[in-house]
Amino acid sequence: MSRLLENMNPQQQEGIRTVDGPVLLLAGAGSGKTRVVTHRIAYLIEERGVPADAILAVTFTNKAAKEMAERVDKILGHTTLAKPTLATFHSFCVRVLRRDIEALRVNGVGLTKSFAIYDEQDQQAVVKTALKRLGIDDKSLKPRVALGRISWAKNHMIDPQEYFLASANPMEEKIAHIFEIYRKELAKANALDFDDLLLETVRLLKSSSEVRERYNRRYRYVMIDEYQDTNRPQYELMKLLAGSEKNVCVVGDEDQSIYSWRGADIKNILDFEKDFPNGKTIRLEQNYRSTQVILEGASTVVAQNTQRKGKNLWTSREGGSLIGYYEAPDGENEALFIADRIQRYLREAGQQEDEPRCAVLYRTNSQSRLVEEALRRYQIQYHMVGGFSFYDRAEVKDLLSYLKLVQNPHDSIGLQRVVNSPTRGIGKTTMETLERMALSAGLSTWDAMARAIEDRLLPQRTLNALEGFRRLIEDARAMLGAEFAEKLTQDVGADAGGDVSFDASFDVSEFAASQDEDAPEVSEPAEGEGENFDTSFNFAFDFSPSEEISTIAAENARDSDQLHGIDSASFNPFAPVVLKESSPKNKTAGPSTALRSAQEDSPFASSGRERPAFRTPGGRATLPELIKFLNDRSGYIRALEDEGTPESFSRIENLKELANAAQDAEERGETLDEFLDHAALASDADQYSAEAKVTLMTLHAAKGLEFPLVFLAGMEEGLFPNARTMMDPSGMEEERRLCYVGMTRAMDTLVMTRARHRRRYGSDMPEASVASRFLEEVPSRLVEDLGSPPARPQFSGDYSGLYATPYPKANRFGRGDREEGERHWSYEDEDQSGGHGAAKPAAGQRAGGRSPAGGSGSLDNIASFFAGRGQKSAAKAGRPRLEIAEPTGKTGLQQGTRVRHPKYGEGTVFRREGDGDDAKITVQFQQHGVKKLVEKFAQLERL
DNA sequence: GGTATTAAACTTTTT
DNA sequence: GTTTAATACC
Repeated sequence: MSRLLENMNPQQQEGIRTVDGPVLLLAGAGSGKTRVVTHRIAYLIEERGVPADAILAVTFTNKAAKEMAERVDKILGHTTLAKPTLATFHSFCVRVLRRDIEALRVNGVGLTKSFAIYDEQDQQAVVKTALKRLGIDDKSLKPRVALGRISWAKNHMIDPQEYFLASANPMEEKIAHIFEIYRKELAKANALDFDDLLLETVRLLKSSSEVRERYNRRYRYVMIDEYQDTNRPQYELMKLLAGSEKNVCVVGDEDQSIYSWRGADIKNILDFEKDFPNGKTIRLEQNYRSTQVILEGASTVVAQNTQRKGKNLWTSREGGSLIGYYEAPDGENEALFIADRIQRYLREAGQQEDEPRCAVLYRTNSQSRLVEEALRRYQIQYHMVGGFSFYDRAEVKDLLSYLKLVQNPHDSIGLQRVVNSPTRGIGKTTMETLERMALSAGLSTWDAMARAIEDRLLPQRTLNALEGFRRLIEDARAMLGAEFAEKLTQDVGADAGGDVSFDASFDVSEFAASQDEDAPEVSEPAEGEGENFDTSFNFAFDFSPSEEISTIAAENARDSDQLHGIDSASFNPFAPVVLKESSPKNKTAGPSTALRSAQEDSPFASSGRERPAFRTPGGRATLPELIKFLNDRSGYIRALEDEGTPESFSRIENLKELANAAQDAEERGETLDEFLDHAALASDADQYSAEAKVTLMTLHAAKGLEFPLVFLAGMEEGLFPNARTMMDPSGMEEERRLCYVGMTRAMDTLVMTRARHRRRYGSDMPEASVASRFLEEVPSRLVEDLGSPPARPQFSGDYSGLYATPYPKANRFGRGDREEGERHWSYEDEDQSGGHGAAKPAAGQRAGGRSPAGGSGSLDNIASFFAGRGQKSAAKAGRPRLEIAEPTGKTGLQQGTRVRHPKYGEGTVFRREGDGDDAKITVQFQQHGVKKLVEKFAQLERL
């Protein structure tokens, strides 16, 4: 038996061995799916003698692709030079398009290789201009909504015409118009959005048999991961790539389909057998990840769904600790409970010298804040994936926009973004004029700008500003021309010549100094601030803007070749990898370039493009040089320095970081295109690092991962399941699948939590919540109560009014008693058997017991925790509650009392209004000035 | 044309 | 609680 089949169960073996013809691998959660896929790839290469680069595996995240590549590499023992192509749908498509998109050009019209990729912000900006042009109010039709519809249409492969014909009301007709304008604007800007990347690739492969056959010849074995999440374009792409041999293997689990909002069609997987009648279906039903308790709990939940093939997952990991459930009085408490649990877990794991890993999963990113604060309070290191990515920061996007303009100046959105940042006297009025020109003449903004300058259509002052900006971009473009360095050397001095050790990480202070003393690096104009006009750097080509829109593209094509030094006509993307090194201009390429060819995983990047790792004399500028040039010449850094605030300093730091990233990219031999593509497609989920002990992320981001300990926070109706999905049954089912995904991430321990009251938008008024229906769907015998402490500090035991009454009115849930409230931060004292009113001192040390469910109460169902649901009596809970006295209302925080706030530090009570729960106090803080706080929530500590 | 202060809207999930 | 948009003012 092949070593690749060792330690595999029969189904897994079959999955690995069945390589010819269509295969559907139905892989339940934790069934070793990745293991099968990676071994299958290795099997193809090792046992079947398939050339590695004839294999294509497509995943949804870069992270998954990377991990898969590493694992395949490991299995094969690094023996092969050629690698299979492992990519995401989007990155694969980008590479195809960067190579072949011009095959779609007709009569010189169409996109060019230097197309820009528009992210959601860019998309929104386009939609906004469309709305404005149609005279539609932003409020009557939200850009978001319109964009959502457009994206929906694209994902269902409906074009504006079809959308218009199918529209049933004026609103949809409007959207069809917006859609049409949107599309034209993107075409004019030589740009594609994320959806287009897929659509255009499909269109390309459909329309050009030459291109399609080339890829079919190349990729004889195709694998698609997470098949349940494919949408229509991805599905078509799969079929096109499958070619006539149809050696396609799709892997998925209908119970983990959680992307229908992005157009994913669960039917793709449900109908696989119809699509490929001679296909083979293999089921992996043994779960190797979770304990029986967890698996059973998750399975029971997802079994409520109707849209599924149904499966019978089982595990040999019998028993296991029960699923924990904790009901917190509020979001803060919930977060602190989790932090406390994590601390305990890390401590215990440390004693056993285990490798602790745990995750806190939530439905929405906004939930992360509370958990973060709690973890910081506990001084627990954590890693958060999602939220704002590095590439989303304003300053980073600005600089990237500059780079994108260098790549493709017709990118009107990018131009709009940076044309006046830093301010250089090109304001709203000017831009509106240019936009009008562009619209009437069918030009891109860039071309309109050129014409305005040429024909002197604006006041001289404005023209000077525009000219300065245009020259900035043109000069940067010129830097990528082959003759640049000589000119630079002449103009600037020897410094910029063959300097191998270019320092990408400019130091701020150093830079500031160099501005004043050393004269010109490739930097700031020597002249004054007012006119950003710099004659000493005028080494641009004479770049005459085109008159006709149809020529924009042609010009782009020329530029593209200029920039990359490729002869597109004779270019062969599948040329052998080694050839690349023989490019005569590439003599001085550093070792990293050679290394790279061996590591290259795709046929695209490794093809005959020259890519010097370091600057060659007479060659073009490097990526870091370009960035430095833009940083300096644009005055961006200077403007930030002048600001002199801590924020601006951190922005400069971020720009340094970007320069470092560019340096790394340069050393990897990436081109500008590749660098920008990477930035555009870098996703949040990719940030996940397996080394992190504590990871925070959304449920969506957690797909495909596993952790010994998992927390599912915010199990509340409206939050999870999310209110927006609860309308239609299929949305509800998707939420349930999401819950299933979350639960099955857990290997050993799963804890679900909920807050009885939660603040939305940080308003003063927390809203009462209703327990998530998913909680009730978990069999109660699998659940262990981890306590549900009363609202701070104590709770009367009567749940009945809890769900019917808004929090602030329900005074009996708490008195704003500070001294009592201190216990709030510690949970170790919570009594396991209910935790209600356990008024013990904070120093308790009761470890989280493993008491069976029976011990913690005669719960028929987890639902009995929420006996107050509906208008039912609390007595149903059958749990004794302590009677708590009414709040006294006074805390002793009178005027003049010294207090400490967790965030604002020390201060003095200035004023006090109201009593009890309503009490508001005004505090003068030493550092943060005067704040008005609701005493009850302010977490004030008396000094 | 640029900047500061204030008001409003806002939260699903992501390549 | 956070970010974006609008307005007033220079």
